[in-house]
Amino acid sequence: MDRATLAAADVAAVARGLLGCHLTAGGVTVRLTEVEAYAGAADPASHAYRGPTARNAVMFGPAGHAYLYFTYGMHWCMNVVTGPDAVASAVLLRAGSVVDGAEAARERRPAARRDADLARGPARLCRALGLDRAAYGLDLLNPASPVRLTAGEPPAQVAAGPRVGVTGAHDVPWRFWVPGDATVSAYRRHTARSQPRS
DNA sequence: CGCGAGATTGACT
DNA sequence: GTCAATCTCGCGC
Repeated sequence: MDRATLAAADVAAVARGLLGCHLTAGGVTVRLTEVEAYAGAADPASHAYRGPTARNAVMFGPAGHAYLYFTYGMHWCMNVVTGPDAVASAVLLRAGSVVDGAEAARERRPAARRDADLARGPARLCRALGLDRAAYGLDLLNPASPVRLTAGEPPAQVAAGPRVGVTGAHDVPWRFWVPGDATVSAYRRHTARSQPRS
């Protein structure tokens, strides 16, 4: 995985390319099987939509760094910053299959019944790899980094569909996954705790 | 087995 | 004060 690939302007294409890549952290390696693209300031669903803030600052920096955010009072989710410098696009890592370090992942995720559930979902993936605020802003392409993104086996097929859990912009099919993979989360319409829109 | 609601902290309006 | 790119458990069928 090289920085020029991640820095391409077409976020959707970059997201597709991330499928099959390997993410290593905390003694665990996963093969990415599900991702979502977020087109920065131009995307109403993106955290960068309303401009730079203390939380999303990394997204406005160079590609290849990690953007982690804390949500729902208990979950961390991880993005890979993409696009040209100053363009705040990013790709949310939604799921992966554990290819190494399954025992360490299982210790962090005792609730997972099957191995396929260890990193099935964005918050679960971070939990399985032990990712939290400490990983914010790390350069995923630096060999010395504790969190590494490396090339992997590209999937034979890639499926696309609407993004999950976002409050708006359901029209753009920017969720990509490896069809048939057991670690891909089932599509669930946004089930807001409070009154959903219409 | 599928759906529905609670949990719980931080960032933004 | 309100809301959030979610997960898990419990209840109902």
